[in-house]
Amino acid sequence: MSDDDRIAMRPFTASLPMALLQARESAMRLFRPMLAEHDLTEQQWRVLRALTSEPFPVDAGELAERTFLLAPSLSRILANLEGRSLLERRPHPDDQRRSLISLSDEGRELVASVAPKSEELYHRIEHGFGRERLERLLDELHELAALDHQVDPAATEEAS
Amino acid sequence: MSDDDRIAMRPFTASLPMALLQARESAMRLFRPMLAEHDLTEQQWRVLRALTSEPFPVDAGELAERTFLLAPSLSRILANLEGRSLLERRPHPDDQRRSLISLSDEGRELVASVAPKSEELYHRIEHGFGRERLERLLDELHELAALDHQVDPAATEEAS
DNA sequence: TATTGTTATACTCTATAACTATA
DNA sequence: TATAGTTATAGAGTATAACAATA
Repeated sequence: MSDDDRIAMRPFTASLPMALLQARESAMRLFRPMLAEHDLTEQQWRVLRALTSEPFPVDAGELAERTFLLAPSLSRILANLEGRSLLERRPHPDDQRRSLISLSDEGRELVASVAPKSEELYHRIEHGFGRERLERLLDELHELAALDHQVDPAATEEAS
Repeated sequence: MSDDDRIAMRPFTASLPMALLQARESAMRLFRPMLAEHDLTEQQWRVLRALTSEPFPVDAGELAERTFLLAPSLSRILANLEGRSLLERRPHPDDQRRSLISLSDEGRELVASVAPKSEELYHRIEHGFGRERLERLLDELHELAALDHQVDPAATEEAS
């Protein structure tokens, strides 16, 4: 292969999406066994977890945004979790198309039972990486994610 | 709900896995249309991308590690990409169970044709976030991922 | 016997579109 | 007419186990 065949592109290891995936993968490897013990997928856990955050109860649209799940995926997950009595839905007072979703007592108990172990794993990461350093990293990640809105995705369609 | 019902857990927004997912999601939203134009899934692109990195050619096991794909997933992806003539397999000289995988000319052309747009999107992120700041973030992510090996996953099994 | 890679199987998520009920 | 949410459908990845070929 001649030098001209080399592709003008940053190394695979310097790719931001890969670095994010890799970091997430290594973090999730820690958390996954914990979720498996309770027969929860990552996405199901994300939904339960999101329901512990203010404000609640929330409608499905809000929940989809918080969890980065598409509406159809979320619909099925909600049906599953409701079938396991982990969450409740009640009609929205102002709009009969929506319902307001919240954890059931059982769901809250489940999350509460997982919380200590989750925190323990978290402390382990903090211990290895540094607490303040981790906080700074989280801040940077949030700012990076927020950037998204400034960059116009439509502009990428024809940019070639 | 009484105060006692509150769950002792960091806020959803302060969760490291969520922050990583969110950041990745916002980055991928930029890159996805580009991949869709070439009928590539994220995972297929990851494989092609990994094959541009030294050293190559590689066997399937090495490729699975680089791309964070499980062997069965990778098998199907390799079959797909080989069917589209984007990569080639030749027998491993020392071990007939393995094969050595590399991009075909066509595959290299495809990656090369995508590269400029990919770099452009990358520059857009650098512009919005800061080049050196992004480099620091990448370093931190790599160190976080490397931590994984220090933390004993087996210890999580019984930690309750 | 152990290892590499593929195939089998069941489940879940993704993604788009069609549909229902309500606004 | 537009919106919120569900259902339909096709495609793909995840995960575990079983398997074939080779070491």
